[in-house]
Amino acid sequence: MSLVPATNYVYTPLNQLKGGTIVNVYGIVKFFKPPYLSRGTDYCSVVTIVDQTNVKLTCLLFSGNYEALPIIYKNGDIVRFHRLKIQVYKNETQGITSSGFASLTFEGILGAPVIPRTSSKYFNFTAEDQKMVEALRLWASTHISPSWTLLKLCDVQPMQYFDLTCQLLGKAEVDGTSFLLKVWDGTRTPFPSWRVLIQDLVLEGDLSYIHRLQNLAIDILVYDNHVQVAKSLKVGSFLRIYSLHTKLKSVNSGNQTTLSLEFHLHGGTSYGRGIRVLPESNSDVDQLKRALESADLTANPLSGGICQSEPEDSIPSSGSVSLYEVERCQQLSATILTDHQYLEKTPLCAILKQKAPQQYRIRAKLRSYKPRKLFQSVKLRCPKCHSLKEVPHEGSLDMILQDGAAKTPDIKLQNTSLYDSRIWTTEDQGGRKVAVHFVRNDGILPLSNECLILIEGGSLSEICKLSNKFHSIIPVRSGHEDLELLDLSAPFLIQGKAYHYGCKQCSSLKPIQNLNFLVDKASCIPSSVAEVLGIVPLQYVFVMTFTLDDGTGVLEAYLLDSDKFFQIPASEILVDDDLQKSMAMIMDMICPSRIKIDSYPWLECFIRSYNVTNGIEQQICYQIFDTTVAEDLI
DNA sequence: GATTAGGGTTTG
Repeated sequence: MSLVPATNYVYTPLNQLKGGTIVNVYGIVKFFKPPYLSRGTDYCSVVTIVDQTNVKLTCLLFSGNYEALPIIYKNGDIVRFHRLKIQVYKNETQGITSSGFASLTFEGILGAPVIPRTSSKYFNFTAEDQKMVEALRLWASTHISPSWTLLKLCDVQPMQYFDLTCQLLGKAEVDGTSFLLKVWDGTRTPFPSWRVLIQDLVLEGDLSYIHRLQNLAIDILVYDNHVQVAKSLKVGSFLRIYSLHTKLKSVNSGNQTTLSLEFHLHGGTSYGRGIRVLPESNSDVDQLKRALESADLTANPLSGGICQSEPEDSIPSSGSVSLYEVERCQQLSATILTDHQYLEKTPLCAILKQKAPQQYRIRAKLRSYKPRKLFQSVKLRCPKCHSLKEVPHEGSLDMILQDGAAKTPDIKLQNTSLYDSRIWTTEDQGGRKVAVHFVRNDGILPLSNECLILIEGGSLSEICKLSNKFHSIIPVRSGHEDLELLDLSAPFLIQGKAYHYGCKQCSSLKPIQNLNFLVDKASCIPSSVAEVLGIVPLQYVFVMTFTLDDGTGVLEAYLLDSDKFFQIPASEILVDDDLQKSMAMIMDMICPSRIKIDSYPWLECFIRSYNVTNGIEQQICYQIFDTTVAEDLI
């Protein structure tokens, strides 16, 4: 292979690069922009590589000759660069072509033959090179996850960016900034492709063949800088189109909604957008040819992407389900169902047309959610009357406790068979009196960490201090004949950092002496205290609104959850920094604000619809049930 | 001989 005198090339590991030097490097392609015409005089290709040192290097490669740039087909390919200049830009080391730059590219697949791709007539290739490639392949196989951007048309989903290997069937000018490519890969999209309107006779290609392929052919619009490239493509050639964008469009006509899938190659080169012609020798082209040959042209085309309107007696409409069935969901979901796995998925567009109440399994992305401040999502809910109440914050809680305990403790109510009492008089607060009643258990005072105390006249900060020491605290005041509970605006029980509240509407308070009925007055549990005191305890819940989007429609669903969805107890999150961090991390995972929605994870959810009326208008609302965040996210 | 671009999605 080598026709030049053997030169002993030295390859610098990527963690040992120094600015101002010219080096030879090997690396695995992590990212690349296929060569495109720059605004200057040259073609440009940006390539990021990584090697066994796990250090990345982004390289800016220029050449007046398209073929001279590395022939990279996919991430994971292995490249060898000779005479790469290392420089520092914005504090980052980068590589750039220098005079005499040359490259070889290899497949990155373990076990594949090591065949260099290059346009150079003469190049050096030795047994050492073979070893370098094999070592990089081995390292990549355990250190780099395979990229999943190469998809077949049958596997694409609405709202997605992917790379497509296909054959060009036809092309046509649309207008100055966009150009139409008709392509196929032998498989059928889950929704029929849109049809871009073009003037008659402008299409280059075999129109009758394209018609015969029906929905096996898709329409792609390419924009701006890609128009020139598209114009130059030859019908029949094999292409890889990088970062192709799908969008689902629904078109209403009468009472039927037709869904079709749009394909766009947007302008610019961000994220490696572009087109590359694949040679016949490419192994993916081999596979593609086989798929095209065996494509079933006689198969019944899908009946059309149709959501039937208002099927009142069935969930969901059979038309839409069969379509969605075709969509092969290969991506793992960030949430999973805890039940109802037998249900078929329903697209949101179908749900939005149906009457309530019904229940559905859906697959959607979390476009946005409210409230944005997660602590605001924590509420108190009555399990009996279902009313929701804000959690009193520190300031108002202090006021509630002070108001409730404005009365001086009544000496007649101290030291009973139930409790021993002690009184403290504050020195600098006008002689405010605080009474603490230590509740006996079987006539004996328990150890403080097991002891239930009743407190009269304590401030929030005093109660906080006592709650560190004593097991349970019940704020009380002196009544006519007995100690009594404060108004239920105040917590009826405090245990450590946990504040337990009761429902004002549903509770009917019973005398404090009923604490005698507690089986175990030491280490008492909230539900028992509530029961003997006639309190319906409020439950801490997360209340959030999720805006869900599956590409067919957008739907707002409520999440009302105590601990199942996030697997974080709502009752503890306000007093636990770590839990708050966990929840913020989960929300950031399922709705990452930094990136576009297409890259968000899918959520599998179970939702129920129900009717809400304000007396005049009826509205359908949706609530999420029986859904939980997948364990690998927690 | 310098420039190009310097990864991080359109809004059609």
